[in-house]
Amino acid sequence: MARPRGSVRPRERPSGDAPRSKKPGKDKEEAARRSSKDKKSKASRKVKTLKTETCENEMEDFARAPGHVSVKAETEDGDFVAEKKGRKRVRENEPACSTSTLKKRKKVKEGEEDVGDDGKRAEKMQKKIIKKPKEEKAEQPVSSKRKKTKEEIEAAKLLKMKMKEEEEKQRWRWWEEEKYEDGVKWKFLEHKGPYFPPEYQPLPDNIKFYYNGEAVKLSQAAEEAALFFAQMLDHDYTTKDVFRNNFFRDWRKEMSLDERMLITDLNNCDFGELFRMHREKVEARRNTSKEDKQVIKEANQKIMEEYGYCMLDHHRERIGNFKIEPPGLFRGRGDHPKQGMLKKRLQPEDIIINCSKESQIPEPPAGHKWKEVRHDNTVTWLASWTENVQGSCKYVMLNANSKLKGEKDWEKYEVARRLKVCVQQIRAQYKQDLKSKQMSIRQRAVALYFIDKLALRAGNEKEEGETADTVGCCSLRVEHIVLHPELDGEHNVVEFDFLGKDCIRYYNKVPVTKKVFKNLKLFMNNKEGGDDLFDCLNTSMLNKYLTSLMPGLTAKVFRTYNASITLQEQLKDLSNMSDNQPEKLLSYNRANRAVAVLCNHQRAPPKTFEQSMANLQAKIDSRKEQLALAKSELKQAKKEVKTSSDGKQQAVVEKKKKAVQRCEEQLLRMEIQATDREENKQIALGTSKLNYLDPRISVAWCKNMEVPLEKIYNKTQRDKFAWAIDMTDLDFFF
DNA sequence: AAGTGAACTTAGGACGCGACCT
DNA sequence: AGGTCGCGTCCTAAGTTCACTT
Repeated sequence: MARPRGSVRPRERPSGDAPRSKKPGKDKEEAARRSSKDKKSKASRKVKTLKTETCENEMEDFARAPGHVSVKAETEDGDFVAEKKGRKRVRENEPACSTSTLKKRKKVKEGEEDVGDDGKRAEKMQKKIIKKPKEEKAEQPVSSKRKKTKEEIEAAKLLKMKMKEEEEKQRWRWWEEEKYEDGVKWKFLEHKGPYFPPEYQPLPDNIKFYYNGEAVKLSQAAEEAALFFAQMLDHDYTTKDVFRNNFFRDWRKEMSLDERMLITDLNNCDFGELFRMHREKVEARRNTSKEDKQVIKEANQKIMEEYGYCMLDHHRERIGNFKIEPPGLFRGRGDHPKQGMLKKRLQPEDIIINCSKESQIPEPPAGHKWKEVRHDNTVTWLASWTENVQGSCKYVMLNANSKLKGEKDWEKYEVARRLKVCVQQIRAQYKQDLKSKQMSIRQRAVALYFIDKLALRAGNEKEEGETADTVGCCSLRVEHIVLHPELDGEHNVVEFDFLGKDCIRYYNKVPVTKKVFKNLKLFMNNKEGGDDLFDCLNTSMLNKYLTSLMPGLTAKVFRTYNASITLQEQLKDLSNMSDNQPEKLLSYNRANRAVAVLCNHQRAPPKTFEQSMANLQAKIDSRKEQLALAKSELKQAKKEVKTSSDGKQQAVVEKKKKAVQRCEEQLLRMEIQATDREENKQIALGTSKLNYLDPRISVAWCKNMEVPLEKIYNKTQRDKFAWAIDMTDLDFFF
């Protein structure tokens, strides 16, 4: 086990630190630094020889795998439970916040010793509730403002309903139609082509760029690039060497010969006036009057009307990204080797148009031509171009609420449901394969175990130096895991620490089976930190194998499957029909959160998080005082009823009772909100909701729980999932 | 069977706006 | 009336997968 441990991973985090937070940047950078350390050994890793070694003699016999393992059994020994571990993980890693806020928050959670125990909490909450409000709106205090516009509100409501109905009538119910033959995506496609950003406006004469203290009038191309840089001056990208060097190199390419001769050092450049002009423009935009804003809005609307839609098989469909990406400086994520490079302005000559032959072919802007017009109905894009920084293709495609996207989405979940019926067999198989004599099969088994249990991404190989150094399952390197035979009372713990997609850190400590642990030891034998953990495996081999087990099965299907099944199970466990609506929604969010944790969907904690938490706490405190007051008033009123036999007094008691009740409900709702927000600090729910959770699970849950769907899905999401909303009954089961 | 490119999904951050509060 | 805050939308980068080529 020769691992240059100390040299490769100089970690050991103070316990209060936030290992999973990505914002502090330090973690990210540290991890990036760490992983870029053995660049040399990484060079060797690119040349991957996929020989099939035998490992017969290297490994002692493993205990027999259980022949057939049910999901339930797995759950019992904690193997496939995402929720508990995941949540705990996040909590453990919560950054230290000031003790006072901590104390305050403790108060919110009064009476809940174990925050992780949802069942108990739900029970307690339930006890606290006096009565469930029937109609949320009805119990709102009637303010004078409300009274005034009551009729108007009614009218607006009615109008809304009508619009909704109208929209519903217009909706293309494509899911009720027959599918096209294989490969054909449309029969007719017509659109206006993409919308180009406005031309560059040269600087006014009073705004100057200075080199070595002297004003220099730049050529238009060089000036535009200079402005891109100046606009980012308040960002710390512009202080990074990689960014500056990339920018300067590309900028010089835009310069005239004379300019290139003169401007040889970025440090001698003074963008001050350009920067100030930019700041003023931003300021002016912020101060635009309401009327002007309205004008701009209407202009945008018009552009949207004209370019934002297409006709696809007789139906008007929204386009997702009809605007051509404006030029600027490339901002990759994380430690991107290409950050700062110039993203060029696209011309119609760069754009390929795709549409029906017999359609009205879009006109290129005056004086221009398209690169090409083609009529390929086996693809879904309307326009495409090659982007100059990475050299990859980009596309104009339809909005998520379109038939083309919806159908694909639906299909994705159907594939995941098919996995459900054979997942147990697949699991049993990869458990067997952990003992295979062939190294490649063993590695495949361990990789699959990770992908299934931890919802890791496949992990394609990436070209070094082209992108930030991030990995997925198959591209994990030895330096990304640490094996602990024993850790915190658990055996065979694997500690993961690597940067995944978008340079989001994945940090997790997971107990694994003995066989997996031993295999990992074997894989790491005689390797250095920068070497591939799975040197006999890649994603295409893995996916090839998976497809042979079930048509359509690839690594990412496991993510979809495990996400959706987790949601379904969590919803079943957490929610009760007897809960009131806020509680039900909290349960839903928690189920959603379990999935987000499983899939490692993180977000930067909102900048104003601490403040807004404190504000909410203050509101809760004042509400508590109000409640106490209301209670004592009620008591007083009750007393008076007894002494005086006045009928009026009874009414007063009733009134006070109602006040107390209302106070309690409001307090409860706020407390739930606080809990929800706190738990959500670093977790992004949107990604899983939009991409991994079969919407039919949520629709069925809403129907069963009698929760309005609007509480779960906003308008955009309801549009995207229209197919699911329409077809799902109460008894849907993923 | 490795390499490459096309096509499509998944991802987090920036930003603006409107709801809500003071 | 003015300020705050959270949500929704936009933006585009960064993945996965598959087909094709050599």
